[in-house]
Amino acid sequence: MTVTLADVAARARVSPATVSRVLNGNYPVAASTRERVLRAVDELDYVLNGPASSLAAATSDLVGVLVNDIADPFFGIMASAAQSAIGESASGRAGGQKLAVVCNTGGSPERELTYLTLLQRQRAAAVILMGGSLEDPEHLAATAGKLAKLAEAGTRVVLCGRPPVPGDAHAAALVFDNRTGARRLAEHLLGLGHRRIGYVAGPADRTTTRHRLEGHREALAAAGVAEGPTVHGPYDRRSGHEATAELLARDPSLTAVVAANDTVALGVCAALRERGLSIPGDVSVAGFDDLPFSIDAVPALTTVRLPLHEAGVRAGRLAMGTEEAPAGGRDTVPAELLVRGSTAPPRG
Amino acid sequence: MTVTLADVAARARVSPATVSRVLNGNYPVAASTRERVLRAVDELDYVLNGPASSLAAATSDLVGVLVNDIADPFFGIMASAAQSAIGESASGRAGGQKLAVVCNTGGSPERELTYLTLLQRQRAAAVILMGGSLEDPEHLAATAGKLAKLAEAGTRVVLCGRPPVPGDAHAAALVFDNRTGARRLAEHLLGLGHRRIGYVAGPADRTTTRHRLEGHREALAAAGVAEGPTVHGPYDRRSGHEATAELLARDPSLTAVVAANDTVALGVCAALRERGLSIPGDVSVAGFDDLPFSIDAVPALTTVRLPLHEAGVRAGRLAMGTEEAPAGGRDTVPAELLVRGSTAPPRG
DNA sequence: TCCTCGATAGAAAGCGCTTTCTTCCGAGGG
DNA sequence: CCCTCGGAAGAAAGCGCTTTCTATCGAGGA
Repeated sequence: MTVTLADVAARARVSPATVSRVLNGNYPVAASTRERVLRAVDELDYVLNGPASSLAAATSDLVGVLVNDIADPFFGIMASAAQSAIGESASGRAGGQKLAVVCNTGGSPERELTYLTLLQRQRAAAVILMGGSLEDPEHLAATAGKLAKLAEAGTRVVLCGRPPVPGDAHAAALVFDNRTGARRLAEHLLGLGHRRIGYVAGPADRTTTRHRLEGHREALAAAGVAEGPTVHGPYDRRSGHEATAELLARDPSLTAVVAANDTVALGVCAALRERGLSIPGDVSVAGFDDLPFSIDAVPALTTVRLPLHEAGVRAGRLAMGTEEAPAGGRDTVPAELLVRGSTAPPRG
Repeated sequence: MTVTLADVAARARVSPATVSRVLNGNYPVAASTRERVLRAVDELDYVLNGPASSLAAATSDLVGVLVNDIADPFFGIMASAAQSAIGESASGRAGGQKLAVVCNTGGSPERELTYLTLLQRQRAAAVILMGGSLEDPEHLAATAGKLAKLAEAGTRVVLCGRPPVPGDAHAAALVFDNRTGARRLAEHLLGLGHRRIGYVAGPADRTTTRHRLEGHREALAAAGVAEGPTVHGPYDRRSGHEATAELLARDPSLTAVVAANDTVALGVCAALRERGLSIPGDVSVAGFDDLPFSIDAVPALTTVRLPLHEAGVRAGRLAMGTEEAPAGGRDTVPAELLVRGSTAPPRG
């Protein structure tokens, strides 16, 4: 029924071992023999049996990329970059064709763990975790344990946009400098003269949320300005929309709103506009991440750019072992303030 | 070193066969025995060897989801929906935990084929192809062949947003009614009084592009209105931005521009605005897909809504066999016109 | 001319699981 | 009281590949 290595071997009049060696290309095979084998493969339309191969070789060509929300371009961009970096470096066994796959955790710790187990089960060659994680100690410990076990089994572990697991030297980590980015953004607003700044934060208990909030507060504290109202919510426009009402209710004299990210900022803008407030005339708005649409917002969004594509590519390379792991196992990815039309001095 | 089924068996004082049966749960095992086995599994922290399991059982728990561009929310939303639908239906063997993975083809036929081969290699349980495909006959034939082979090997094949492969009864297909959607949109514009309508189409040779264009032309033809300038380009904002210049150069008297999708429409709006043209005062703009941000554009984008989430869920269910395949193997997903602020009658 | 060595190719032993075929055991039926 | 029968567990044969260990052959070197 299905064509096996043995069938190919028979047709090429060689042993199965030889066929395997031709296919994996890490053993000297005479050119004429190789030729014959490849022809047989072609004629029989043979496709390697992955499970069998993985079982025998004790490794697979699967690379898992875990993201919090695949429908969010923030992750889409990084995942896409990683996937192409992985697809390109076609080295290693079996033609080096790795199967880079992205798994959507939806931000749920359980699903994250489930996916990690599933990947462990598949003996994945590498795993990339993208985006911030929950800060629940229990979950952190569980994840750390899983990752350690994966690393131990030979799976390369890469963190991208997530702080390194304390006490885990196995994983290479690309850490986004959310704190500095948020600080710069707040400093920009303060520099413009804003003193009453609302903040629509991301979900509580997330590293990304906390770091951005901390950077924001640092700047305020340094300037001796009191912290404005803060509301937490998911990373979507609706959250920004709803939070704005809450923020305004708590402090009607706000002159600026900082959003957890650009998507949220869009919701903030919509809500502001519905109330007849102009941007940045009445209220300045700022986002984070510099997602593609943020430059097309009206007015264009002041935001903090994270080099998502570049980070994704690096994560992919690290996963493939194509790029040297950074010294100390971690490297910081800088955030850059982008001032655009949505922020201006407060109405005098 | 690594814990195997045999280790668990030894610890539970049963045979490997029994452990396997407990884990797969499709054979009578006495409650007390099951208990003992599960405890051993837990104590040893045993994780099933996926490749070995797949090899022996001749099936795997991998479900591949192929998308054209993972960074595009259009695909992200569908993929996310499919993935959660797949994650939820935890029936079948091995706890039924399927590993739903999304693969990014980048719209490249080669990569699409590569991924299909890789999934075939893994003996994937199902494959979902999302989004339009290239209309190149050669590629179409190659894909059809691959899909036939996959289906033959027991892999379920689902098409979502892509026309069914002619003469292929294996695949269930969810077809977006792009043609009708585009026609309605054009009719709307015509109804407002527009007679000079530019069109920024998607990449040539793509089914989605062609169907939308055809619907558009149908409406124009029915109304006896001459077709305006058309420019092709990728599905990104830059394309819309650049195409607008071209469109305006070809016909400076345009009163409306229809874009391939919402993202492109955003680029169109930006370009128009840069030229000092107001929307919809000087030029009306319409998008397609109703991506989340389109309602936050200023003005809000008139567009055609496709139920991406629902379609994704259905695709996931079809892949799991949880949902009955539609009669005739294909089902049409309706498109709904959404009139918002970006379209208005042309200036008098 | 004999022996050694490098380059290839083959034989065969698993890899860790699933599953068919058996075996075993206690409960009823005759 | 013996036999049959059904439920539960074990034995063992692979699943299709990789890889170590061997075998073979022709070319040089002594």
